[in-house]
Amino acid sequence: MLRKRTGRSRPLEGATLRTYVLSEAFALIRHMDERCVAHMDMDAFYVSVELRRRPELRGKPVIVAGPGPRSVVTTASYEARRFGVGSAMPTSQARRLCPQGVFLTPDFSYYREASAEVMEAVRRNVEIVEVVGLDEAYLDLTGLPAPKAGMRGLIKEIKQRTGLTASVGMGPNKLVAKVASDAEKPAGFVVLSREQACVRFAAAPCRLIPGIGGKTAERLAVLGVHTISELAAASDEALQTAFTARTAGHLRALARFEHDGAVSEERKVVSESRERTFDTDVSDPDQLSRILAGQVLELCSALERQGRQGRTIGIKVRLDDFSTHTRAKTLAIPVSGAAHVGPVAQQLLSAFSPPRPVRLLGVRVAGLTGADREEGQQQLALAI
DNA sequence: TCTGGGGTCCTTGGGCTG
DNA sequence: TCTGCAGCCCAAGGACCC
Repeated sequence: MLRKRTGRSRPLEGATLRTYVLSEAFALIRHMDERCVAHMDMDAFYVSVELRRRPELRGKPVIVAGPGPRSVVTTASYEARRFGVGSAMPTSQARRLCPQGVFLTPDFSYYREASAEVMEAVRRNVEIVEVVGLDEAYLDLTGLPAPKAGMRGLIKEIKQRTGLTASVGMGPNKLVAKVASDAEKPAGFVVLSREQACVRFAAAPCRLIPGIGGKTAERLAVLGVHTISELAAASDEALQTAFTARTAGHLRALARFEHDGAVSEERKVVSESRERTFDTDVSDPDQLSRILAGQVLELCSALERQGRQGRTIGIKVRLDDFSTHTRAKTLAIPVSGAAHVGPVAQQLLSAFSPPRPVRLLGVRVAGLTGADREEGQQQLALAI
């Protein structure tokens, strides 16, 4: 459907053939010249997957959230969103806002299976696909003859095969495609040039752009920059009072929807970690040490299964005042076994000696080398 | 009021080295 | 031998994303 065209079944002759060949060649050159990127974003993915096996919940406010007292909402159905429930919101707050909501505990292995079904359909149709997390992918459609029709067909096929809907954004780069896919959810289909994106989102807050979060938006607001058009028009002098020259240029380019990042099939994993937030804070050093030992075992067995090793061993400690502290040590040679990682992690923890009760403890191995990892590649940040 | 887990990338500052 | 400097690596924290 979205494969590059290779030939034609009905032969043409003479002048008709020449005209046809020329027009096709020019069209192809135009297509090859203009990048065409699609961003496909599954609608309320975890909830939608749950509704496949629990159709009786359709139309109800369904919230997928962790079970613990300190958990957060992973996904909320559009019905639940009307009550103000959203992703990353504490579950306790979601319960207050939507007491009649149906709360489900996340089942990630089931979501991974559903994601694999969707991505398999995508890969069958498109050569260059960059999967981001379980529910998103960028598709490079440059040079394809009818990308819009092809994408519509692909979304229809996914709906037929999996029962799941997706929103699509298309544009000349990943940034335009990403913002466009979010513009008309659910089941949106938005195609924009870079210039059209600038116009359409001119009055939108800077936070709409991926890469500009709350903190950056706050710093921009101090400069009097609130909207995307204001950021696009901001001077170097103004931006450089709050950001480095490099960041200032980067932010303005984002606001102008300029982005030349390639759709990349390969995402290198550079670190892996295990961390846990406790239901109640832990102060006992021996208990912390035992928990850390368990995390080390879990992490190291995963690394060894993947044939990966890392040089930098780190711990992460979040105290009861929500301050987060990291400590790390880089070794001369990469390691992966618990016999090597464990003592270093324990040493870092004992040297830090948490001054207050601990809310979260984690261990991390970074600077990974070794076999590329396929399994478990779940939530990777958007590399824009 | 309450704020997960698992990631990436950037910035800043210090130490080392030629 | 001392000093200044550039470049690199490392550590820590922060911002951001799904």
